[in-house]
Amino acid sequence: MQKLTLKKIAQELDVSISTVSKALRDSPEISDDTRQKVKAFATLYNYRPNKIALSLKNRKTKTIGVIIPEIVHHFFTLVVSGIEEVANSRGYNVIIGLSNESFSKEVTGMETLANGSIDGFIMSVARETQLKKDYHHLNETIDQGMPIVMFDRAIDSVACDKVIVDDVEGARKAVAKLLSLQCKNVGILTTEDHVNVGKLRTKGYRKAMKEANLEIREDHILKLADDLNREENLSQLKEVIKTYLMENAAIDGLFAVNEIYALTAMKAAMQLGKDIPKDFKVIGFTDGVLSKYATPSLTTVSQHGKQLGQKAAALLIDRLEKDNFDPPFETVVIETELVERKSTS
Amino acid sequence: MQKLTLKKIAQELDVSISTVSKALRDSPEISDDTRQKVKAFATLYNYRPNKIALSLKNRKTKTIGVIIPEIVHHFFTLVVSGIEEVANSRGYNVIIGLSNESFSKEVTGMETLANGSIDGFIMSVARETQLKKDYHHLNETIDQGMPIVMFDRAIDSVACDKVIVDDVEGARKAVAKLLSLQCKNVGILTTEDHVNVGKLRTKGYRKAMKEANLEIREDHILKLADDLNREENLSQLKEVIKTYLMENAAIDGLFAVNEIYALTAMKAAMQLGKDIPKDFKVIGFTDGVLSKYATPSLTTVSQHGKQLGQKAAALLIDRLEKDNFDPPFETVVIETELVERKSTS
DNA sequence: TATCAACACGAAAACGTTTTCGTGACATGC
DNA sequence: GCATGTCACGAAAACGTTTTCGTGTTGATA
Repeated sequence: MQKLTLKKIAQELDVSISTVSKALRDSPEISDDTRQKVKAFATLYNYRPNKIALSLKNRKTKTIGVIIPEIVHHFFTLVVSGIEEVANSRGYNVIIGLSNESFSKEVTGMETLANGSIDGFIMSVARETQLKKDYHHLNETIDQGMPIVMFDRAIDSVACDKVIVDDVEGARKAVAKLLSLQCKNVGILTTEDHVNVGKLRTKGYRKAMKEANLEIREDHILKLADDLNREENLSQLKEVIKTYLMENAAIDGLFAVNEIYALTAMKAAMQLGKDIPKDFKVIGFTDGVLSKYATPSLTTVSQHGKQLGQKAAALLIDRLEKDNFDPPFETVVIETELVERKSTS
Repeated sequence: MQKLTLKKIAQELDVSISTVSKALRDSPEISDDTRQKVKAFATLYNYRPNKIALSLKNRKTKTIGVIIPEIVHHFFTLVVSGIEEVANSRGYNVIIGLSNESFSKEVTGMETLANGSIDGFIMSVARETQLKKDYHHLNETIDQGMPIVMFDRAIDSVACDKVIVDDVEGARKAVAKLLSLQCKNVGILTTEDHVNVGKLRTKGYRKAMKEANLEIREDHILKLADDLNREENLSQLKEVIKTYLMENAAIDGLFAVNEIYALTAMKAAMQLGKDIPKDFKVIGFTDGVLSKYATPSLTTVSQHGKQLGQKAAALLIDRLEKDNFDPPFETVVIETELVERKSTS
């Protein structure tokens, strides 16, 4: 049983293709008689218009392309689920491309989608792209009239809508919380400076300290090397953190820029005999699944990934459905939220 | 700068559309002169054929649809990453539909994709679909000539390729492991019977016990209600498990059919003063991210989600690229692997 | 010089829609 | 009886490709 088309219906009913099309779309040009005849036939055999043909005709696909660095990652899946939700409710499909943090995969991935398959992009750039600072592929697709919405890892110099997390403020709130809980010495576990979010969250740490009129001790700021993030180096990561905690024994509050750092720090601290949260409090960033199930459960700064995705999709679709793509670009900031758990109370 | 088409190139170079098309595809009909002229122009202005037009012409889209129950789920993201990897390497794109475990979303989601947008499906059915046992939408799409590959939650009565995890054997191996570690009383935390994987893994438990000539004590089998899985009921889940552990104090080995049950059981056991792994050993199922970072880290049965996705994509694309969709259907079983961590040693 | 390949290209159909513009039949108005 | 209008429908173009089938020009051959 092959797909039913307008042409086949027309042949079957001995009318023209145009008549069938119009009848199905309730055109007043068609008599009630024929209209009903056509509609009955169509429903009986379950006619569905071919989407590809429609896309070609209308020059829009009702599909949005999502490019993310990886999918095995809780934050990105939350964003995707938010995107999918509003996209679906507004009649759009979602097509996914993974860059695997690689610049060239990002470029080719976008190229294969930009040739008619989709109407616009929602994306978070690969780490390698951030390092190279090469954004020609973004600017080119925008020049071709295809709108982009960037999220999380947004690039200032690219002219498009953006949805970002307020990393600085989220970090500031976390550190302020630790201070309000009477922590006397608050440290931070962060990344090397070239990782944008690490830099921003460190900025938030400094801000909170400054607001509390506390001296910022550079030896309380531990910048962890990239390669320690890899799974096989987990035990090494723990040792580095443990050393840090021993050398800075006064630290009684710790802010970590991601879940892994926070959990590893908790393990290290417990091995050093510290009692969490009594004499050592920890807050992480990213409301991942680990925080909830850690022992003790971890207080974190939630980024509201799902709302972020919803907002990004809404921005893109709004722009797609304007007859004019030009209105000024927006940058929406998603508020973070401190989710308190056992590691601080 | 709008998209370049064959027609525009033709106008610009004052030749016909066919000539341009042939030149670009290195047809011998075209003289070297014109061919080079056309190609130079095309590369200069970065011509890319419109994919939608090609799809319409060729009646294939080089896109595969993936329908999964949810995306904020480690196992499914692993599968998707595997699918994406081989799909991409073979020139296919991936479009994602989420059913959110809902039957009707699954049906409409498949319908919107089946009308020309994709060449075939890879899917895992929604829980509600399993309950209703209504598979008409699957059979209909297969009847229309669109191939489906089912994974993980596969349905016997649907005639298509399948890639499944050997739940029974995985569970059997896990329980056998506990027994070999000298556990005298091994219990199981499982789901209600209507959850297929729960049923299968329980079967594996029974099998292992039988093979060891041990009596199966029904009170050692705890079937946890569905609604305890929800996040807000986490503490309730822990209490239920704690009660079970108190009533069955002899249990020194526990197999849990998922990560959450396993982690929660570990927490409960520790609160009851048990030492893991010395006097209480735990093994979970699903190689999620939680297991690695739990304290103590959790031994689990890995399902190799990524390989599963790769295999599913390979099966689908192989079938799509045969000129004949009919060859007999395959059911591939992905071997599980016991990943040993601290909760058993 | 008439015939015939070979060559290099163009016209047109096809994929499945939607939409504009005709057009023939019939009824109405004077 | 003639102009005009309405009704109900069909032809054709368009979206951007690929491909089949002409066809006009050239050069060689008999």
